[in-house]
Amino acid sequence: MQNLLHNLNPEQLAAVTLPAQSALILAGAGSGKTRVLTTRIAWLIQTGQVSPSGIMAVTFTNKAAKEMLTRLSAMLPVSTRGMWIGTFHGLCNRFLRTHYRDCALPQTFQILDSQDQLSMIKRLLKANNIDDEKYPPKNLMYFINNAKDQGLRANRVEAHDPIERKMVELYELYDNQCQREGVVDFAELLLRAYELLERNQPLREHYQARFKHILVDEFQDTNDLQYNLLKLLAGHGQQVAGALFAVGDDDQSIYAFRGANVGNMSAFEREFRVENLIKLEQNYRSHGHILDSANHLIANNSKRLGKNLRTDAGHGEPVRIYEASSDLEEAQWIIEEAKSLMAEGALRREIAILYRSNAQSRVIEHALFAAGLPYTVYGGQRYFQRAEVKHAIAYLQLMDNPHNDSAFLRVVNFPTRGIGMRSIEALQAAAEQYGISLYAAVPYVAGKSGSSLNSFVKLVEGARFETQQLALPETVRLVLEASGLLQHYQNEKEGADRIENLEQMVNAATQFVQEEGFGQGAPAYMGPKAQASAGELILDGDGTEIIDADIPLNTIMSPLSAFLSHASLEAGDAQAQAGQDALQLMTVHSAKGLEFDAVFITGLEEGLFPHESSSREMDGVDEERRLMYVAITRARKRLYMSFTQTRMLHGQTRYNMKSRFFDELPEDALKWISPRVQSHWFGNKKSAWDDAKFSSGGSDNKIAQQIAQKAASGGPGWRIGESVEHAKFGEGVIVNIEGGGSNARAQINFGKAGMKVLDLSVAKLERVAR
DNA sequence: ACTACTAAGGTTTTT
DNA sequence: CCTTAGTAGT
Repeated sequence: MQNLLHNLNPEQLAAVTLPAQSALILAGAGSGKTRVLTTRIAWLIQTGQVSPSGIMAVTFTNKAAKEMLTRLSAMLPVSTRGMWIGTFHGLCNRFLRTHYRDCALPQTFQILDSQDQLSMIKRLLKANNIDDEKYPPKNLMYFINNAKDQGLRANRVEAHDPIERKMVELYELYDNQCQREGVVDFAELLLRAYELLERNQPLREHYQARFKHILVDEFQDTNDLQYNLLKLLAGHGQQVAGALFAVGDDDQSIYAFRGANVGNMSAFEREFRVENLIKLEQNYRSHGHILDSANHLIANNSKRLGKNLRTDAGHGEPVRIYEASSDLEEAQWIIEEAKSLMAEGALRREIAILYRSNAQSRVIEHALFAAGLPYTVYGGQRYFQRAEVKHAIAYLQLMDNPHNDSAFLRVVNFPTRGIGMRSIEALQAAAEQYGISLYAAVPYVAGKSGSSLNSFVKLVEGARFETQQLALPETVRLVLEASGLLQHYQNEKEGADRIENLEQMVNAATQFVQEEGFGQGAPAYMGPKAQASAGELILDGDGTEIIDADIPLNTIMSPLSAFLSHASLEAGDAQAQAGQDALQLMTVHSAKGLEFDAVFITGLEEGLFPHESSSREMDGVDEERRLMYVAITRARKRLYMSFTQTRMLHGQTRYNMKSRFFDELPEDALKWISPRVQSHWFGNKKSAWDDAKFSSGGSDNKIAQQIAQKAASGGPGWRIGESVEHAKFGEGVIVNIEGGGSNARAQINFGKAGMKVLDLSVAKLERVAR
């Protein structure tokens, strides 16, 4: 145990060894929160305070869960089996699989990803003759998910207008349809679990008694439903209450837009009467200037729980700031700078290029490609989301649960087998009439299309029959062949990649079978009847049996069902990641939780970062600031920030002001490495990698020339793109100039004060040198 | 059934 | 500007 706790700093040690009570750990960026979390679990078990089965640890991503398991098994001699460690969704899935009867789900219920959910909603609208102009499918999806994330069923959602009333109606129809098909969306996994626990007292009490310690990672990202679920599991307000150990950082709350509620932190503190609040403020990641910048910036947010990071590392390098004339030039500068970093010995994978929105990556990618630098863009298509993989999955889904209409529609005519729109419409009509799934409706469709449909059904049935005795990887292989998918892509000219992805699925299945204990030597799945004897049985007063969900998944689920939920719940990063040494490109959001030696934060312009849509939302800019805080704290040794005067967005050149966040950084931690006083349109070709060597003079770029020409018609001296100061509106950028001479009017973007059109002969404008 | 065109929409994202 | 989805034409 000694070596378990050594090397912890006093705050970490205090957190790890807290008594079994509710605790809130405010863990700053780079303060070792995963370490605290895992060491606490190990400590609890090693000191005999709890057995592994009394532990539940919840994360948001599979990656975090995996990381925790890995570290834990390195620390502990005992098996991590029996512990509930996973994502909210993963754990709820496990729970619902075990108690599928009690929550009225088929044993083979399947999980819709967002794609499936959206297409299902589109289908629903069509089937009910709803105008999708009036009710955009995306809005409806957002509406439904939002309600579910708040724990609200259709009958409890308040409608304020006719539109909403209709949406509530559609929400209900949607849920019914899901129920008929035996599918659940992501939010539903949590809501079902919550409802089951709430409704079923013996079950609730069983789990409350079981989980002595519930540990939650990234608590600031929990939504209302997740918090309520935790409350229920921890037995909040009960005699037998588990200890809820929440770790989070309110300054890194960047997911409000998808329902996360930072308020849960203070709610938790209040409702659980938290006496143990520990702040981890010692940062082990970044050098001083970087950390100062982060602290200084985030101090501009109100409503903080309060925290200031410190480091023992020295000041280190200053934060370098660069002003580019265009997004292209910004990209060019990044490349030069990255090259010189690498010349100094920096590893490519230790250099990250961050941006606020994905659209920004293109210009950078182009430049990187032209320069011949290897790079990886994160957050692209996930493995299990690729069309060809989804097709194969759909066949497997139909074999496991033929009532999944989404799966049916996806592959009924893919590869094409002569089942066109007319056949489908006839089928949908029949399904509608009898209130059954498309698959079940096939026998009711007569005629020619009926026979093609019949052969499709035979194909699925045949595959199901033939794979009964096969192991999962062989099942997958057979389906790839029997479905005709492999054949189909072989005939396609660009099909090689797709075939490779399909082949990869067999590997994914093999790996899954091994990792999840479906391999040889594992207890065989013996069907629903056998499962009662597999786990411990508890009988309540009514004689209802409660099976503890501790029994391994492989005894309650067929390998196929398990693999299918795996495919829905895990994007398949393991399949996608090649992991060679390359520059790392990603959004700031996806950089959360990562760290790099050198970080570029790009596009720091008003309207982009902070994003313009943030100003419309309540506390929107605060969230953008937290996002900036996350970005800054990713860097260990080197931090660069850049902004540009012109940027192509949606096909139009935009003239943005530099981000307000620059005003919120400590001057003495910064180094402006581009000329600050300069007419940027004429002159100054910058040699970016050498801070001192800035010469004026040089060639204009094309954009500058165009703009200069366009601006020639403007008033004396004023140019598009120029920064100006107005007594009332403050600093702004001239976006456009109309008319000429004394009639000249300028459209000026004043950022915070908005867009104004001013008469140049009247308005008092000052030139701003920057 | 497949190709070719047109229209719309374009923060952030995991499960 | 550029991608994607949906539709019209062959």
